[in-house]
Amino acid sequence: MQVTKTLDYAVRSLTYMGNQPVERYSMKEISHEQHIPLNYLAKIMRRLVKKGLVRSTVGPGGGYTLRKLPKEINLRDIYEAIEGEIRMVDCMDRETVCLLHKTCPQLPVWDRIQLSMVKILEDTTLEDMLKERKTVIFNQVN
Amino acid sequence: MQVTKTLDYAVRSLTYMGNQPVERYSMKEISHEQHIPLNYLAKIMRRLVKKGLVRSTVGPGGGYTLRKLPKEINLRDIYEAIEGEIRMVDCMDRETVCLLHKTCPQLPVWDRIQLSMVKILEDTTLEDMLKERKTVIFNQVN
DNA sequence: ATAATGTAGACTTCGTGACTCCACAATATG
DNA sequence: CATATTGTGGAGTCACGAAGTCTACATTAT
Repeated sequence: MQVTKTLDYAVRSLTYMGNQPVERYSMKEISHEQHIPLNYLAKIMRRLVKKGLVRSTVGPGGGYTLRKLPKEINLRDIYEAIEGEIRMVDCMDRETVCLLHKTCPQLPVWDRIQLSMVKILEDTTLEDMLKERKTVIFNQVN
Repeated sequence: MQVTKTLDYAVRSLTYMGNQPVERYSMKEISHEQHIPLNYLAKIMRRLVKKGLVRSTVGPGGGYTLRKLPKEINLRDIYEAIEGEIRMVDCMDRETVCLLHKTCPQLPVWDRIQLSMVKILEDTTLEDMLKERKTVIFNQVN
């Protein structure tokens, strides 16, 4: 029930790329600016490329660009590119139990939570995040 | 971002106990009826006892009972008894990055999701789950 | 005294998140 | 064309935590 570092890295990279209208961002630059291990970032970017969120160019002067406008990329896209389909419970894994207890009192709740989560993710675009960007004060460091 | 088996076990055990107004449910019974490994259930129950959700009695005829009415126990209580404080992002682990980027465009989103999740969990009591209990059809098994 | 229960906690296993490494492919530029 | 610069693909490593096991022990009803 936690946001993984990988997802965080992906979001950070994409918001970084959406920040200014530059043609290309090299892995090196993103890695350095966002403090993401270069080799790990490579893996993440590959997934974003494969899922069609960014375009890549190899060779000198190469790098990555967003394939769509920041307002056309929402967090759900990013989430699913990195983590796969959003699913809070995996009833398939518990088939035996689920079949025995045809009435599962929990499912509706997890479903409701999942739906509300998906909605928020879908409603939040890169652009929103860039605009919303406000100073966060860390007074609850502990 | 998934419900753990442990949490599922806890919820199932508690709904089972809230089902009928019986004085005591032995671990053996719960384990058997809900198909939860006995030894593992033991660990889970200890946490629920420690957190004050159930009361235990040792010796023959012993077992567990809910400490409160089903309508007084909500899912947030259960969640936190098992998983600890609800927190989608651990900014403390990423202190360095957070300090460098005082403006974190993602935080507000995760926060919104977390808040809505907490609200739903809080609003859902054991009683709700027992009432809501409806037959679930598994047509999306895959 | 004994059997039936829960308690405490060490130990094991396995999967996965978070990396690292290296060989390789594409391509801009001199 | 040679070379340097960039991304690609995939194997390998490490640590941690979820899930589960085991064993010794404490409590208490009969």
